[in-house]
Amino acid sequence: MTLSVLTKRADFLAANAGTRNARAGFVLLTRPNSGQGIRFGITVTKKIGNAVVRNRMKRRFRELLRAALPTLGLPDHDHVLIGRAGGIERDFHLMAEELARALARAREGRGDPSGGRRPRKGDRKGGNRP
RNA sequence: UCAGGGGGCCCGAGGCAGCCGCGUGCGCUUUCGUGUGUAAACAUGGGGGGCGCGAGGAAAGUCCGGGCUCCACGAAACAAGGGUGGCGGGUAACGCCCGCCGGUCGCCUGCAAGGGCGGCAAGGGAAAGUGCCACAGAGAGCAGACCGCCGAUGGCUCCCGGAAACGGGGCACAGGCAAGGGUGAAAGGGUGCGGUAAAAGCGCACCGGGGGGUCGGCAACGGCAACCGCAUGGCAAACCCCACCCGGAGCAAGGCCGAAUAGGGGCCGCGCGUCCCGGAUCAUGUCCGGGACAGGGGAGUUUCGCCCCGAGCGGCCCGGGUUGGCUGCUAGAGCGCCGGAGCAAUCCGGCGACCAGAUGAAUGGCUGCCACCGUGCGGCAGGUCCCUUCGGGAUACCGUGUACGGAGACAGAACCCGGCUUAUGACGGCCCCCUGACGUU
Repeated sequence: MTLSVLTKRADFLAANAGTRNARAGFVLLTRPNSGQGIRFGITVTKKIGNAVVRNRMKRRFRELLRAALPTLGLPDHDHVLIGRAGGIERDFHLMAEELARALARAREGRGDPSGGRRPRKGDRKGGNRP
């Protein structure tokens, strides 16, 4: 099983409808991709900081995912990490632990409650696979 | 020479090791897949492993100048619009850089005239024209008279002397003046002497200024002597005038490749009921839009009612779009070293190396040690000080060991160069100016 990178905007938009697990440094989105293998993508918006800050965050996220996904990743799922302001220079080992827990929750099909604030319209069933 | 302060330029943008990774180029390897082939083998894709290279001085802002690409265009000139603005040099070019000139500010030197050093500034034209110069002030562009000065000359129904002529004094009416005060960013040359009733380039000397001459300089400009009594203040970053420069858009430029699906156009074959209205057309109609009737179909059948269809279908060809891929794409007005020319910017010659090409965007992640700063502890070696019994003790300075804490900037190539501007922490190196101390003359 090899890792591949998401490059299409449509894939990112689709992942937005998947299971959502938020941590201090990042938000993990997972969504089945019907047999495409383990794929991942990273989103860091301009709100986080300038290009230097954003690129460094992406590099560290890539390293986290490269270490975790082969053993802890969900097979045939897309994984998208969204950077949060709390993730700037957050301790690397701490974030590795948080990522492991978030992946475990996603594996159980559980995400954060969507709440009335940001409705996700029924796509929640995407995480309810056997 | 040292210390402190200010300014400018250059280098560098922590180092090493271990483990795990990323991008790219080139070899190697493979009982792997696919294609061609009788085979050998070749091509291509995948796996494994090796070697080389892999962010910046600003990669930033996108403010100028170019290369390159496409578009437009006979050439050139003019007009419009925009830009630049002392002179010379450098450059592919520039609004950039270097040198110089003039201006201005500060410091030093000198009796002075002058000279030296450093800094600053978009520095063509104000007798081509137009416009503006607030407030204050008497007066601000045909200059002007508030306070003031004078009142020689003329005047006075003033005072004294005198017979008178007149003399002396007074007044400040006419009038004269612009020195001094005052206003202002700016008041129409400055200082001094003469002169005068008081004054004034009214006269003179020096300084400043002017146009012409002459000498020097490639030039900006400078020197000199004579002449002119001074004859037109500032703003051109207000319009404007003069000289010179400029076609536009940008790598999302531009070129190439091609699938599925949907849609467009053309041709051919078959098919396409009648009538009416409108549109388009010079006109015809197998043109376009709408309507009525006939016709066909649907709900099991028939009648009535309702709904739908009422012109396409098939084949071939063509061009375009979306997404995607390839290319442009990195060897260059480049880099390093040496030599030469030049005050310098820069240029010339020789030698050498190949030095990022990503595209949801590589150039990294983690750990340890060292290096920088601060604090505490140990006193381990040295220095210093104390007691002095070969030894012991203290230690604020320096080395060093250790523990804890801190700092580690600005910032990430996106077609490529030359500049400018802006942002930037620590340590270095060089230069200039100012201040202080010491030493020498």
